[in-house]
Amino acid sequence: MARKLNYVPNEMARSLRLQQSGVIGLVTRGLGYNWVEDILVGLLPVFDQAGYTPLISVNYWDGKRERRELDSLLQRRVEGIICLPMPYNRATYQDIMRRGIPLLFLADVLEDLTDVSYVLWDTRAATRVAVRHLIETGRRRIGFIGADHRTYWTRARYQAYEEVMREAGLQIHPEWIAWELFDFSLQARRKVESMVDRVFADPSHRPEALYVSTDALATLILDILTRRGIPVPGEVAIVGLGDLFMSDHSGISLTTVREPTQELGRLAAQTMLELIRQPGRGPIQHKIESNELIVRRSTQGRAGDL
Amino acid sequence: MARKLNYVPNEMARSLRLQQSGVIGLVTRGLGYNWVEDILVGLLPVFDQAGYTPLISVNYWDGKRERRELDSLLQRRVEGIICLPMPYNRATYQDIMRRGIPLLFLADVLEDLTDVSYVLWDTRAATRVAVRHLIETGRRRIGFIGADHRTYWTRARYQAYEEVMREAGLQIHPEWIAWELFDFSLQARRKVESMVDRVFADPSHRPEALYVSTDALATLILDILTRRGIPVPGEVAIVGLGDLFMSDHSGISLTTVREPTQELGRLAAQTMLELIRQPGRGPIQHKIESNELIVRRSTQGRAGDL
DNA sequence: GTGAAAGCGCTAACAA
DNA sequence: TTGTTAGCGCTTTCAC
Repeated sequence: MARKLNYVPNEMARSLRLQQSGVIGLVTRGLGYNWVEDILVGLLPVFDQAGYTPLISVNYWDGKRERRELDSLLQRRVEGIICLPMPYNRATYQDIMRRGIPLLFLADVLEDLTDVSYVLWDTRAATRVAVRHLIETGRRRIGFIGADHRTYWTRARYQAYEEVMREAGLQIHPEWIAWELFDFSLQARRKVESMVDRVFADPSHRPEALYVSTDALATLILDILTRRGIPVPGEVAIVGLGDLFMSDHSGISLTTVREPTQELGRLAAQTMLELIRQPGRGPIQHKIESNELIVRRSTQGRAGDL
Repeated sequence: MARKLNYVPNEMARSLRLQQSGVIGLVTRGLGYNWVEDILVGLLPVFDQAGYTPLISVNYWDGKRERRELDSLLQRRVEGIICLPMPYNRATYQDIMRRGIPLLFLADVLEDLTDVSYVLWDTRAATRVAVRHLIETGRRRIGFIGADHRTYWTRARYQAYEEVMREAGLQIHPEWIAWELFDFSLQARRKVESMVDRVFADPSHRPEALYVSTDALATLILDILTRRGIPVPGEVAIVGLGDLFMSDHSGISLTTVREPTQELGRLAAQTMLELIRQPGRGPIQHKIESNELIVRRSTQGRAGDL
C-alpha cells in the first residue's frame, strides 16, 4: 500500500521525533588535492554501516565562514562534528563541547584546547624522516618552506626540521626559511612565488635542498622553480609530505612521506561513533605513526654529483 | 534571554513546520581532480545568498550507491537535486521528476530523458577545436582515447572527433580508438594502461597524436606513455579537455580546452533556484559554448619537426 | 500589541 | 495483534 501511494518517509519528522538527526558534520577547508576524497574513502563505509550521513561543509580557509557553517550544523542538530581546526574559532569549538556535542579534530589540533578528541598523523616523526633523507643523500644546505596555520602540527613540522638539523650539526640559515601564514585559496600562487624568490634571492648563497611541509605546496614550488630555471633535483632537491595523488606522476615525481589518509578517515569515523555512543566519556586521542618514505626523482642523486 | 539560555533554533522542527528543508542535493561521482571544488566555487555564493545549503553526496561511480543516496535525499525532502546523470538510474530520475522535485542534470544528459533541465558545457564544439588544433599543427595520424559513460555527451565527443577527421579527409584507424566504459575509481589506471598499450601495440603503426576526452585521463596517459618510453610531444602529441588544475603544471603542461567550471556551478545554482521558485514550469536547458584553446608543451612543435 | 492553539509527520507508549 | 494518542520544536493563525 505504501508503495502504491509512492510513500517516502519524512526524515525531518522522524529526526524530530527521535531527537537524533543521523547527520555528522564534516568541516573542511576545501575539496582540492583529493585529500577530502581520500578521507571519505575511509570514512564513508563506517558511517554507512552505522546509518550516519556526513554533511560536508566547505569554508575556504575563512574563519567567519566556518563559524557560520558550524552554527548551521548546530541548528541542524548534527550528532557530531569532525573538523580541521582553525585558530580563529576556539570559542566556537568550546561552545560546541559545552553543549555536549561530540567534537573531533582531524589532522591537527590547537595548542590550548587539550581536552578535545583528535585523530591525526604524527607529522613530526614524518618530517624527521623526510629531512634525514635529505641529509643522508649528502645535502647540507637545507631550507624549509611551509605554511604556518597557527596550529600545533603546522608548527611541529618546523620544530622537527630544526631539531634534525641541530642533531646533524647543520646550520640553519634564516634566509632559507619561509614559514608563513597562508592558505590554499586563490592568491596562494603569488604568495608562494614571493616565498620562493626570497629563499633563492642570492644566487651565490642558495639551499641545495628544501623540506616542504606538504606535497600540495611542494608541487607548486617545483613548478615555480622549474619556471625560474632552477632545475629539480639538479640544483635543488625537494622532499614533501603527504604523497598526494599527483606526487607520483612522472612529470612531478616528488619524494615524500606517505600520509595514511584513508586510515585517518576510517579512524575518525570510528572515533566519532564511539564519542556518540558513550556521551560524557573523556576525549579520545589517536596519533597515527606512519613514516613510509617514498623516494622519487626530486631527491635523486647525491649532493656531490651535481 | 534566548542568548542567556544558549538557545539554538531547531532546524528540523522549523523545516517540518515550514515544509521546506532549505537543502539541495548535489550528487557527485567523487571529489577528485578539483572538479567539484570548482563547481562549488561558482555554486556556493548563489546558494548562500538564497539561504540554501548543498548536501554533497558521493557515489563513486556506483549506480546502486547513487540510488541509495537519491532515496536518502528524497527522505530528507531536499528541495532540488543537481546530479551528474548515470545511465543506470533512469527510472529513479523519472521518479524524482514525477514527484515534482526539481531535477537538474549537470555536465551531461541521458539521450532519452529529453525533458530534464540541464546545465552543461558544449564539449562537442570544444572537441572540434581540440582535434582541429592537432590537424593544424600538422598531425595526420590522430587517435582517440576516451571514456564512454553511456551518456549523451561522452558519446558526442567521439562523434565530434570522427566528424572533424572526416572533414579534414583523414583516415580513422580503429586500432587507434580506445573508447570504453570505465570510471575513475581504483582500477582506472590498469584499465587505461591496457587501452594505451593496445593503441601503441604496433611500433610501426602508431598514432602521432591523441585526442583524449578529458584532462584527468590525458594526464594519466601522459604518465603511462612517459613510463613506456614514448615521449610526449616527441613521438605523440596529446590534447585533452577541461584544463583541470594540474594541467598547467610545468611537469605536465597539457594542451587543452578550458572548461568553464565555475560558471557551470554558478549557472547550475541559479537554474536550480528558478526551478524551485517556478514549480510546474518546463525544463530549463543551458548549454555553455566556450572554446578557449590553451596550447602547452604536449602539442608543441609540428609533426614534420620530429 | 500579547497569548493560546493547531498541526507539520513521525515514533513510542499505552490501551483495547 | 491492532488502534489511539501524546509530543518532538517550530510557525502561523486567530482570538483577545
